[in-house]
Amino acid sequence: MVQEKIIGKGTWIDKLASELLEREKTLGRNLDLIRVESGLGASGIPHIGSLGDAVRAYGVKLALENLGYKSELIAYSDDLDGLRKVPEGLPDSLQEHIGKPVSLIPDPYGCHDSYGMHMSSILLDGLDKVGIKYEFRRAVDTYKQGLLKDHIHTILQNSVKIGDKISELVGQEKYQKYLPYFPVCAECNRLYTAEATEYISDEKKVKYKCHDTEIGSKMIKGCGHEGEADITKDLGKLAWKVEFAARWSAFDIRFEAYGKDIMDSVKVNDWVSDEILKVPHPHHVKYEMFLDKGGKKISKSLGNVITAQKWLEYGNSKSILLLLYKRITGARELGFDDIPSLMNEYNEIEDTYFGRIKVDNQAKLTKLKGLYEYVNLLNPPKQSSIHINYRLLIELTKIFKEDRNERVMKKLIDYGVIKNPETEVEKLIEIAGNYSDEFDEQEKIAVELDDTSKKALDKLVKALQAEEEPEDIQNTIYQIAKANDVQPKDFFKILYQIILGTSRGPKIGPFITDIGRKQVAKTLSEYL
RNA sequence: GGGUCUAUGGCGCAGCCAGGUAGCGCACCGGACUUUUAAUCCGGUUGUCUAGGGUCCGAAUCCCUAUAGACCCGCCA
Repeated sequence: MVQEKIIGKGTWIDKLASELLEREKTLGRNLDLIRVESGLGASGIPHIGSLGDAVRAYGVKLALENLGYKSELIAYSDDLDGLRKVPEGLPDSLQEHIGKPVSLIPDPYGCHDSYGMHMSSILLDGLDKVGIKYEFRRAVDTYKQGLLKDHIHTILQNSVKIGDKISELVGQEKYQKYLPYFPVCAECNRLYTAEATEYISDEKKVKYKCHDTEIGSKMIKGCGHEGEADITKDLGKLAWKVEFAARWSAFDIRFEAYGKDIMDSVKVNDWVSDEILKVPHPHHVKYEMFLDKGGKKISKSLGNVITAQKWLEYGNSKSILLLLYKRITGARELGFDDIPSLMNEYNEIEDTYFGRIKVDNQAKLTKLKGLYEYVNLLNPPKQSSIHINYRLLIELTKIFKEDRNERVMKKLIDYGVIKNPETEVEKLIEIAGNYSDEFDEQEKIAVELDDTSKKALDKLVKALQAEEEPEDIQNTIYQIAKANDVQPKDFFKILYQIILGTSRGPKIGPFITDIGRKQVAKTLSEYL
């Protein structure tokens, strides 16, 4: 095998950082501070995909630092975007604000300065919770401070060339007719309805007319106002097709990942950056969108949104970081039911990191260890955490709903999984409990019972219902099976199927005592 | 119309992005232990790694073509 030099920690993140550095060196740009960017949507409830964009960008920042460069992550909220439709579950009163920049819409929950800030805060909170550090920027401030005015000017001067190029690159003809700039209408405060047709270069003003426009399948009424907007003073924004380029240039961004849904926009922006603004575009990596289990795009209206906050109720932050750092390629169908295996997988890579699991392929070992370090944001713990199979925890929390913490802890000690009650484990019990309460609803499954089994089951129900506690339930079950010509093995299986919905389970005697024998008798009797 | 991704034992998937013996979970089957029970241990099948070509000493992995499915774009941000 050709020995490849391992870059950084050996993961795709390191490879990406190294490609970025190679490119920057070729371009000969200053590398004193390498900025990476992540755009945060501010129009809807931010889901795990939005979080992933920032988390991965942060990973690149870490990789760059690890390779000896200074770097920072800019988290940029697109809060000058207009509200296109009211997301599912939000007050209908927002309807009147459709078309307005989200930073100019009041926060329906009243806790932030605007609707847009409310949404961004949810994402920022998610980032804080998983330990991602960032510099926060807002579109509304960026425009108000005039940070993009020179770029806007250059872009508008070249609007014909850009319009043609957009049409050529992505087949969108709109900008051959209109300027790629949306003023906020001075009369009605709306974006998009005000279509700009002419740029007066000397005065740095665009002429616009506010008229009806279609967003999605909805018509938005324009107010008919005709006016001129000063791009240096009045509020307005560049169209997405050219806006990134202006922003990259203004903030000196060297890297930004993007989802495949905005691939076309990135393509155009790269060209605008290189050819119009004459600033080399940032290095990119494209990622697939997270899809739900049916392969559908995650969208608010379908109600399949996975937010960081929701995820953290059922899994820890390591499980999110593992999900996002383990790989970037490939379409992913994602659901909360991926949490248990990610929780377990973290334990596995931790064991690998601490040498308790042997991996013979050196490159793979390096990569796994590297992944572990990234999941710990390149600050891995000195010692391993306590490992408990997450599915076991879910099973146990499913069984114990009252005094859950104590009783599950006791079981874990009985099973020899842990020696003493630990606070670290309490947290796990709590989130596993949330998971089982929410998702692992016990379904009544069809269990095939022949007559002999039924007879045996009936005997067992009677035994369990008896006033005095049978001395040894385990033995009782065994005896009943034998006395009724049922294979004990099969009988146990039936019991597990009824009680747990699986064909196996914990030792059943003590288990029945744990749940409550009368309760079990009741459940079993439903199958007679 | 343009683009991206996916295709691996019965099922679900990992491995692919830095090529080096095809793996995991579940299911199933057989065996060890006559009360074994989140059981444990041992063994197991026929995986043409979707098809065809290419590069290479070597390809599930890289390149090209094809087929099927999914998604994105062609409103807008």
